[in-house]
Amino acid sequence: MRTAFAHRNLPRLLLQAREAVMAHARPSLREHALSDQQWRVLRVLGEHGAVDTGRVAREAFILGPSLTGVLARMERDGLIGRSRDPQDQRRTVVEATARGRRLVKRLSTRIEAHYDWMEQALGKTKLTRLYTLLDQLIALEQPA
Amino acid sequence: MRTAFAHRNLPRLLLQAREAVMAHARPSLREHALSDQQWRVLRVLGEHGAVDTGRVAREAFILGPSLTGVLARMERDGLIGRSRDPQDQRRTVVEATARGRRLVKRLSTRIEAHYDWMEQALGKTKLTRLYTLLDQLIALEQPA
DNA sequence: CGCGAACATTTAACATATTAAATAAATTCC
DNA sequence: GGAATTTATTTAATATGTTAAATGTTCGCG
Repeated sequence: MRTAFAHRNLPRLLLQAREAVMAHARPSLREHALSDQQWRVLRVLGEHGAVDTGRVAREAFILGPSLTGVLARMERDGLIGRSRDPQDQRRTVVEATARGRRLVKRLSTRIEAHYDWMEQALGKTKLTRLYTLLDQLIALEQPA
Repeated sequence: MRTAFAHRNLPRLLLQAREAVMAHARPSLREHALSDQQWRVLRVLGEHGAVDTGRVAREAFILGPSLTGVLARMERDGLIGRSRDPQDQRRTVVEATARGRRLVKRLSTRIEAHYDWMEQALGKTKLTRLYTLLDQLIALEQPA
């Protein structure tokens, strides 16, 4: 049959680009036994300190049900602690342990170095332009 | 602690952009009970006809072990057929059934319309520029 | 010819994604 | 003040992602 597609496969292209970028960071993460998702969570905690899981889910781009398991394993591995928000008992508040904070600090240095390298290799202008285009693409769909 | 990150979170941005684009296509896929991955497989089969699973994996960007399950469910649902390559008994050859081909045809029309809409909304120039930047980003890491 | 390296795919074990439904606490409204 | 509604998170069921190991085939080379 051989149906022809006139356009590039944009979702695939975005997926591939993401993999290409992560390919650099992953060895550092795995060195410390962190999954992609665990790193995303730690990064959020590094930026904001103690955060309720709803916000973690939004900022780390992980759906609630997935996050439940991710946090359980991170608590098991001594990376985070969980507690109830006294103001609103529905909310669970997450915080990085000392070990978790050490990891964020150590890894963020490497990650930042990777960005510096990308700015060199691709050019700061192009990278900025890419951010802008992606923002616009996202804005197209979500008027929020 | 509040560690500061100097740069945008590129992997997250790419993930978010992908979700934004897929948000448009997904309702059409779900209408026909297709998962994202099943659609990617069908699209490959629509472009190339009968293909061995290795090529499907590369082009649909699905790892081998995941693909095994995806194909099993697609066969169960009458979307594809599988057979051994007589030339090389290690290979499994996949082909869309009549029903599968009908779905590709029907859905590809809608998907193409979505691209046309994006070209309108974002501008054909910007979209092309985005493709180019993503290609360059991908090329950075994979000299292959 | 036969054996071991290289290849294509699958199995196994665990982590994450996705959707719907359940649970539990806070809020609204009468 | 209490029932109904909303909100935050978890549970359940199934699909996919990820890594290592197993299986079955082909190929290269002595």
